[in-house]
Amino acid sequence: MLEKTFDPKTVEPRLYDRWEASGAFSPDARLAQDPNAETFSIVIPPPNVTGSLHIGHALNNTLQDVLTRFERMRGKAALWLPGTDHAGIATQMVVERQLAAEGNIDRRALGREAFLERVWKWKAESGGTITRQLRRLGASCDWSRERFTLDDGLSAAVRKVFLTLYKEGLIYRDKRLVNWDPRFQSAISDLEVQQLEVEGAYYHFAYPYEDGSGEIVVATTRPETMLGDTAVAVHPDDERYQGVIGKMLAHPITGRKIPVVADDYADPEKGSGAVKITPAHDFNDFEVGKRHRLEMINVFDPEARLNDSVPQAFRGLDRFVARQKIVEQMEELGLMRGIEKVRHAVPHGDRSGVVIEPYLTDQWYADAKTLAQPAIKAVETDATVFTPKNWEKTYFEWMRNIEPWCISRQLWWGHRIPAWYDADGLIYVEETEAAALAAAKAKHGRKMELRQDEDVLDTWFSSALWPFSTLGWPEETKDLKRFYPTSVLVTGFDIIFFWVARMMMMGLHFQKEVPFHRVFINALIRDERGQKMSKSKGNVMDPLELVDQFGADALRFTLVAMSGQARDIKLAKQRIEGYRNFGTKLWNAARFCQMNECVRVEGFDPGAVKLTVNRWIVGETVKCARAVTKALEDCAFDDVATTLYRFIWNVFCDWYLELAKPVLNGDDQVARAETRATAAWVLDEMLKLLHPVSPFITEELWAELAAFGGPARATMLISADWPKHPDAWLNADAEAEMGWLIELVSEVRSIRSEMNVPPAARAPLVLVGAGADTKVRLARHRELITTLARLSEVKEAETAPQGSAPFSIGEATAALSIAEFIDLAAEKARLQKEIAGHANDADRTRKKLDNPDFIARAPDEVVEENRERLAEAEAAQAKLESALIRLESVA
RNA sequence: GGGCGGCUAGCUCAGCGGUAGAGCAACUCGUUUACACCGAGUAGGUCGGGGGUUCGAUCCCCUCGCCGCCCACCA
Repeated sequence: MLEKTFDPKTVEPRLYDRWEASGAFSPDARLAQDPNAETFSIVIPPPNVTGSLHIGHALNNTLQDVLTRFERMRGKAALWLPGTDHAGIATQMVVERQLAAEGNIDRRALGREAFLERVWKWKAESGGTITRQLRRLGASCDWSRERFTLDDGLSAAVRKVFLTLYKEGLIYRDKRLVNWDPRFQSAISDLEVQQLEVEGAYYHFAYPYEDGSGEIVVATTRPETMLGDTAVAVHPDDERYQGVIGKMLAHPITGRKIPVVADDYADPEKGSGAVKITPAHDFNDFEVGKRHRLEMINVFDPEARLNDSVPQAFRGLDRFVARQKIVEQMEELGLMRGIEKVRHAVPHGDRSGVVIEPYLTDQWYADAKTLAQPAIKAVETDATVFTPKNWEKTYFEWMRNIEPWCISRQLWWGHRIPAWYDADGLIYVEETEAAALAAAKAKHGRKMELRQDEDVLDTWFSSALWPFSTLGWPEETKDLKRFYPTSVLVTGFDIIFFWVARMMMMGLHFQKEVPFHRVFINALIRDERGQKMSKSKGNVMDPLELVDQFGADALRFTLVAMSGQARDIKLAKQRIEGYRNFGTKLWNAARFCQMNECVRVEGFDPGAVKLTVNRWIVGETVKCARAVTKALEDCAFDDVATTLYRFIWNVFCDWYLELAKPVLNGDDQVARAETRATAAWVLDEMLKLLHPVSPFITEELWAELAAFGGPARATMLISADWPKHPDAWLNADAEAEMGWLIELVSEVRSIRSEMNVPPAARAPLVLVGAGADTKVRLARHRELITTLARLSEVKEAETAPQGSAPFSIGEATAALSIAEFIDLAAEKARLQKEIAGHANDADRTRKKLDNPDFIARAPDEVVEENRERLAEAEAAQAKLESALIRLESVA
């Protein structure tokens, strides 16, 4: 016998170990059975090795698991390929922090090799955290295929891609402005830059003409960069400055002669209309500088301190110290023309948090513009579809305006760029050092010493290859052939640009096929007040704590139920508790079945049941299964959850089991056997349908129910096939009949409650004006109605008895005979309210039908529907009105 | 400055052309042998405002108002 509640704590680890050990997470068994089995594949968005599972991971991975388990049950060779990302900067930071804590060791002091050894050691010790946590969620990943972005195979793929794109001219080296992070002393991509609003000021500086003929005023928020000014620009049509274009200015601090140039970039509306040009430290100025062949003076060192290109007094100063000093000096020189406080957006590194400098360096770039074209087309033609669809707009917006992708990073942890330089500075891009040496030898006719590029690739470079590199590319593996393109990618909108777009580009370029047919964008989880969860706010919900508290199934069900179209989810513990209760409800329904010996019957045919209740529940099960299947196919996760919730709780538990009780306790052996078998069958179907969402409780019940009298069963992973039912099992008659019964019972309950009839009191129900069908239904279900509505009897009569409370049901009137409980005033009020409701309905419908336009233009079935509605409302109104008159005559 | 969302019962959200739904909360009953992590019932909404299209609009169009997110090099 089952306990009263499900105990996830003991059950979950036991079941997971059993699943994993069985090998059923891998598609290999299915493929061995049928090499041509249809495939389904998902590659996990690889979490950072440094990471631990947060609630967003829980959501993202739950959805993937739901889909994988569903497709596996449908008989597909389903692969969910797991793995982790080396997460360049993030991981390097973690280890650097460790070193600092250990005694202020700088990685540079340690040296590259020793440092990397430390990182690998750290990875070996702590890198498995998140995959262990995924197991606790129930994730049915194929761990035998687990990959890491820095493992040998993936590293080889990275080198191959780099070399190929280089040869194609799609990767190149260039000297231009990059977003420079002075803390990491590395370039970062546009996407890693965050604009933050900060307090700043416009400083208005006067630059005197060299010939002493006056001055020109310019404004800047960054005085320190003025040391690198090499021009002042004005708009060519700006009348104020017509005479001065081409004149030379004397730089106020360096004394350098700089020209006034005419350029469209200068906006006459802004400030004085003149703008200082610092080509080496501003993206716009860089362009202006190129147009006018201006000198590009880099004034910073890699840590953003002023370098030797500036006057002695400023050398070595931190940029912000220098800013203050420049301002002071300009004031002393009498060239300060004003300071205006302003809040403005300033670029910050998303990881380091420090202000980013546009900085002139040599970096490697990928020609994203070219790579993006097929990726745009693929989404335009629906080769890849986003769900929800509107994310495609975001994708297009970015892809159509894409900039060259800076792919080199001045870090140590990552894929080292496979480029070597000889003493002459010639570049050899090859997959291996040996190949580079050979190439150099061929070039020079003798052996050359080579130096490998110090930089590593942006972490997202290897992530971009993930859908095919993990499947064995560049080898032509069976996995690659079978599982690429993958079926669906489930990810968050925050990495559409970072990751999804780049996988599209790389996948299409190297595989000539999209990396995934569908991209499901899951929501962002916020706290119950809608705040973003963050450690500093102290509002983070730890998914593992929630699993401890409510069980993995409850958390999973909640996350699935809340995954609608909205872009964020407000998560409250109360919700999880509610869905934990749902699990308990199911558990107890199973317990009830067990107690009543509802055991699966081999060869049971749900299409052949005789009892109306059984025919009805079979039909409802079919409808539920179809709705769930459709919802899963459409990634309509909230529908999956609500459909199951309603069916299991509100249909199966609330009605079917209650209706089954009299039969299960009755003397009719045939009816009893049929009902037991039906209940067991429905329960099995429910377990299967719920399994993708709540795998633990369903698996446990699967085993428990089998153990009770039936044959032992293998795990659901192996033995449960997804429900598929013929149309013949649907039953409209039974549905209508049970609908009538439910309405009847509900009405009686409602009246009892409103009239305060004590629960123990049993009253007769009288049916007046029943048609033939109703008589049949009544005869068939008299016992059920009597029990469920707590009646003494149900009978027919010509008129409703004195002191009864009537209500309308179909063509008939039913009256609950409760004279001793009736409060005349209350009953009168009840009737009046009912009558008003029907009258209101009738009025509105009549008005509609009186409108000739409606009759002429509305579809026939809508008109017909309204005619019926009017007739019913009028009839119900009339019946209750006469009842009210009788009531008043009594009073 | 561009772009994208949201505004529906006290709260969280479904519905997205044919007269408003769920869960939670509230209230009233209830120890009927699966379940009090339960059962039965009740109450609660001019679907953000204003226009328009339509026989008919919460649903489509325009507009305004809040709230949120993303992108953007403006001195």
